[in-house]
Amino acid sequence: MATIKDVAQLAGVSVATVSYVLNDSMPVSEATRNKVLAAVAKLGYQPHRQGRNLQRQRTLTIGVLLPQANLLCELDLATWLLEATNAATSAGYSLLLQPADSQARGDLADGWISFGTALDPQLPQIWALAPPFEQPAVLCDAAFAAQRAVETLTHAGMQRIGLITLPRSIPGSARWYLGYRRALRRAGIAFDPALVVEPANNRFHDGVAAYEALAASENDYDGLIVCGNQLATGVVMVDHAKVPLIVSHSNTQRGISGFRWPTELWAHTLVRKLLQQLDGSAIAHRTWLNPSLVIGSLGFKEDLDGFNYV
Amino acid sequence: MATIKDVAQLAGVSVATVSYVLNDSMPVSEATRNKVLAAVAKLGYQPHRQGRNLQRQRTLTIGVLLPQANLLCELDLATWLLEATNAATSAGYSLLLQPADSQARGDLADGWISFGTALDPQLPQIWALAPPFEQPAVLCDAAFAAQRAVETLTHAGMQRIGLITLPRSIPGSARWYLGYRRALRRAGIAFDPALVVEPANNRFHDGVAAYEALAASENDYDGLIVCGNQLATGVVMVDHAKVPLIVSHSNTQRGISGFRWPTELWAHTLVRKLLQQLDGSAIAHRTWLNPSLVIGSLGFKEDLDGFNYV
DNA sequence: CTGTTAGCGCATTCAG
DNA sequence: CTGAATGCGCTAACAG
Repeated sequence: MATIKDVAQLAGVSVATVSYVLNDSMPVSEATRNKVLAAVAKLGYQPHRQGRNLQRQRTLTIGVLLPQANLLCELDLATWLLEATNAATSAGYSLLLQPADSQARGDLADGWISFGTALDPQLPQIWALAPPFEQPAVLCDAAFAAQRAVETLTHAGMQRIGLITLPRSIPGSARWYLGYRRALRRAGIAFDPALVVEPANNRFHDGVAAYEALAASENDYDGLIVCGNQLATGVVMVDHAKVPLIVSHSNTQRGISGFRWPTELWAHTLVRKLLQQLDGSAIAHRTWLNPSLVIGSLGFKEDLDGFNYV
Repeated sequence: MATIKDVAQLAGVSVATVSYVLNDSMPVSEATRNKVLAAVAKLGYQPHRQGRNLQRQRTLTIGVLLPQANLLCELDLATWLLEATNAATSAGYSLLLQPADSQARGDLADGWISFGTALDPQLPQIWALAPPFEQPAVLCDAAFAAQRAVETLTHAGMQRIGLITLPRSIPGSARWYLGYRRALRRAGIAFDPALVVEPANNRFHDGVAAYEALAASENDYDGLIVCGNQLATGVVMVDHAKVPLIVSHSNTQRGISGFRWPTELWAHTLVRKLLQQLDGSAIAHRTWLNPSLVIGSLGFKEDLDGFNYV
């Protein structure tokens, strides 16, 4: 590995001069600049990150706090990380992974972001270790999604709309419920608690059970909204012919109608904001993103215009 | 931030002594060791990674090469990364993300691993940049899975077994095909090319189309194997009542029978092997892992004992 | 404009 | 056993 000394020697200049041209930190005459550049090219020299960073007191690294595996059901961590990696890389930064409960995140990175959705019940604990509003926060409002979903059905003339969602004790789920109520109120439809089922977990068979509970009751409904991918998949599996509309939380694959969470935009925005903050720029700490509704080929799909069909 | 100097000063010893006790690199008297430890505790001192690493010429970092988003359909990157992070963290290392086509991966990390499945058609290109056998490789054999799947059906008395899989030009898919042929041969069943459908892509609707193509033909089959999550999901969606067995590639959720790829073990093994290699230990460069078959609640589920039902 | 030099925080010879 | 000195690779004053 060639060092800056080697370059300086070969170019017949001092190390400082090499540093100057490489960092544009001082005016350098065209002649010597060319000599330096030639030497750099010849040696294939690349500045040693460790040395440079030690001197600059920076790591050129962004730390990512990762929650535990079983919580990653709603959001696509893969896509999120890929986009975050791209955003960081194009700015000369790298992403460094660390478990959310990690102790040693002192000088590992210049800044930290955390992956998490409001549906993640453990997020409060994670945020206790790394408060969200000391770092830039990008949020996606489930209330908006729920409201949008209900409106889609009411605009199509439906009146009795069922809701299958996780318990309201989970923050993100609470907002889903909120949007549902709000849309009903605005449409002048009375709220009927019997139409709401709240399974404890977001698993395939929880969806099946919830659907069957609703179907077995005397309550007839003409529209149905399901919050949670696994739940929605379960419902579709049991019998999608009867279900006017399934709205999954984020996954729009498999023909299920659902909201597409702007995962890439989210990751990108988060990284950009952190970088701006590191640059010393003032930033808005909270940024809200909106999910978009995509109507799938399964279940309800009539009387809808202006939507993308999967 | 306290430095080693501060510790030395407070303990009334030299910086070298502090280094000795912190790294156990030299014998130190019990008395002075205690003084040092006390000072460390009092100041909450933690060695500065950058400085230490510069001196030691190491980064305590493992680089991870990430393929592009659209290729991540078969394997759970999230789970994989989480487990890799845990394995690395518990050894004092961190994971550093980098796009697979990244140029600058010189001194960023002590070693590199890459996420990828043999089904990934772009893997050869990725590996061209970071040849797999210069880094430790952990592989999962699809041929084993295919063979196991076919045997499960033949043992239940089936004779005409259909196969829906990706084109053989994709390495991982080729091995799937291989295992299928091998199992048939061993069972003394003649191979019938009409029972094999090879859609070009692993998407939901490709599965639907492939299934319909097979169903429309004159070929009747009593068992069916599908390679690929999205394909399998599509097949189930169309009509799972007729399908004796769906074997997905890796995903066993949603009631579909399938192979569980040992994702966590994989990630863990890969990281451990790299760390051993960095330690200078001789390691076997290729490690084979086997997937395990899980029978789902959908489709074929009779005459099977000793399996875990989802 | 360019060279000399002093650290960034740490580990490690080499004398004592 | 301990301490002073050296340097890992680089940047940034400070002189010239």
